This record gives sequence, C-alpha cells and structure tokens, in this order.
Amino acid sequence: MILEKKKVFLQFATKRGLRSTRQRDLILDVFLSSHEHLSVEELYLKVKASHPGVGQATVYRTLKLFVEAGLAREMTLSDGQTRYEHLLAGEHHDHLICTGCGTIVEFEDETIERVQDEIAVRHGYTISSHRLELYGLCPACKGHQR
Amino acid sequence: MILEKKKVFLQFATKRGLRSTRQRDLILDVFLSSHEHLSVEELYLKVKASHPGVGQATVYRTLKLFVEAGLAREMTLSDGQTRYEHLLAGEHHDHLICTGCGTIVEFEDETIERVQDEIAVRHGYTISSHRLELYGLCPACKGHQR
DNA sequence: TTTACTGTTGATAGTCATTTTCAAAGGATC
DNA sequence: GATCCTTTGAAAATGACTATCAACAGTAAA
Ligand SMILES: [Mn+2]
Ligand SMILES: [Mn+2]
Ligand SMILES: [Zn+2]
Ligand SMILES: [Zn+2]
Repeated sequence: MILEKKKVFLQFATKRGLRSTRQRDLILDVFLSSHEHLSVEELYLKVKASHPGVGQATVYRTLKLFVEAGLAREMTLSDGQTRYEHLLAGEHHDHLICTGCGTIVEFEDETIERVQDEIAVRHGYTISSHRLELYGLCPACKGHQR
Repeated sequence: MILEKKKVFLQFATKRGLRSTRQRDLILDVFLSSHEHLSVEELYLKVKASHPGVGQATVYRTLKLFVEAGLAREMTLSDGQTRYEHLLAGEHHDHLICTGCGTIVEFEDETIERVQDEIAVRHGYTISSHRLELYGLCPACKGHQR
C-alpha cells in the first residue's frame, strides 16, 4: 500500500521531470505513515521532529505535489486549515465528523452516489466531483454532554 | 418574502436589544434584494455603490447578525471566501455548482437526507447538520468546452 | 428637547494561513 | 568536476477576516 503510493509519486516525478530530493522523500514518508486527516501545520511539526531543518514552505509545496500526483486529497473543514488525506486517483469516500472531538469516520454509499448523478442529469450537469460531510456528535461525545 | 425576513430581523433585534441603524437597514435591503450566494466583498461593493461611507467591518458584522437572526446561512466554497445566502431557520437545500462559470443550482433530495441519517445511526452519531456540494459543468459550459 | 448612557460605526492595526520572493544549496547531465 | 537549472528555507508579502478604539448616534429618562 505504502510502496504503491511511493511508486505513484515516483512515476509522477519522472513524468514531470522533478528532481529527487531528501525533503520530498521525507515528507512523503511522514505523510504515508499517518492515516489521519492532517493539517499542513501538523504534518510540518511531525517532519520537523526528526529533521528540524525542513522549511514550512517546502511542506506546503510538497503536499500540493502529492495531490497532483494523485495520491492525496486536499480537504477543507470549517476550521480554516487545509488538510490532506491519502486518496489514490479513482478512490472516493465521504466524511462523518464529530463536532465534539473532531473524530472522522469515512464512508461510502452507493445510493447517495447514484441519486447525486440523477440530480445532476436532471439539471443537465456533468459531475466531476462532490463533497459530502455529515456533522454531529459521536457516541462518546454524546455521553459527555449529558 | 422580503417583508417576512425583515420582520424576522426586527424581532431578533428587539429580543437582543439591538439598536436600529441606517447601516443595518441598508445592508439588509441590499442582501435581500439579491438572490445569489454573495461573498462579503461582493455585498460590500453593492452597499458602497449607493452609500460610500459604509465600512467593510460593518458589513462583516451585520452579515453575522443575519445568520444569528436565522435569515441567512454562511457558506464556504473552495475559493477561500465566505459567502452568505438567504435561508430561514428550518429551511435547507444543497448545491450543484458549475466549475466553469460558477452557476449554482439549489436542490433538495429526501432520499439522500434519509440515507445520511441511516449512515449516522449506523455509526452511532447524531447529525446536527450536513453539507453536500456537487461540482461539474453546466449545460452552457459543456457546450463551450468542445 | 436636552442629557446621559451605551451600543454602533469606520479606520486602522492585528492575526493567521498560505503564497511569493530570492539568494544559496544541491540534483542531473555531460 | 563544470554547468545548468530546480529546489529549498527564511523572510516578506498577501488576503480574508477580526479586534481595537475614538467618534458617532440611538434611546430613554429628565
Ligand atoms: Mn477521509
Ligand atoms: Mn443556496
Ligand atoms: Zn466526538
Ligand atoms: Zn457553467
């Protein structure tokens, strides 16, 4: 899985004529070793922990490359920070997000996907992507509240 | 329709002990006279066109009041600007957005809403809100492209 | 009305995430 | 190794939004 994504990036880098650098290899390793939905700042801190010299701008730049390479997706929740998650081109899922603790559950639902297409067709649109986020309290947070 | 929303704001203002000001009346008029999904900047420009003295900060502040009053909804697309649209408390709709020209179609679908609830229940979550955006090309833009 | 109180406004400074700039560093090819 | 040109990191710049604060303006009592 991780190796597959490394290969995807390598192929992308080759096709684009990108040079191989320590920084990009490192950032890719850190990114692939985490399965959360990390903000740039969070990723930068993880990177800096082992390699203090790496600059924040490089992390910003490199994450954008991962998206272009087709191994990551950029997502914006309502906290004003851009987050990145693993996602190979062609894969897809939506999010169920706890407003209490931030826990994210990923899901896919073919009924919803199908109805979305029907709606688009009805209006003459051709859908290229979509975004569905459900916000609410997770079981744990529901307990705390009362 | 417009009168109803003005009344909603008036009641909110009364309940909250807000003073009646020229600026808020004006911004409310401009907001209600447009049925688009306007950014704060766009609204500010419309306001400034007839009343150049009004400050940007006042527009920001007033739009937040409209949301609190229950007659507007704040929305964030991917362009990094907050937009506001008409929405009375209790109403709801989702968006179909053209990536070519920005045209927005509003829709509601009870099947999707129902399945969303099922998904939430399955994971033990209690949903408080959601956000669904479909991105693609509208009929007009599909024509242009080819 | 005036007065006195206090909410509101607009200009400006501040914040925060992200982007740009640019000189120095470092891959790649010969 | 020499050359070329991409990449990097620090710092400045940007852009949306928020906080600050003195001047202003509703409001309600006098
Ligand atoms: Mn995810
Ligand atoms: Mn809408
Ligand atoms: Zn939770
Ligand atoms: Zn279009």
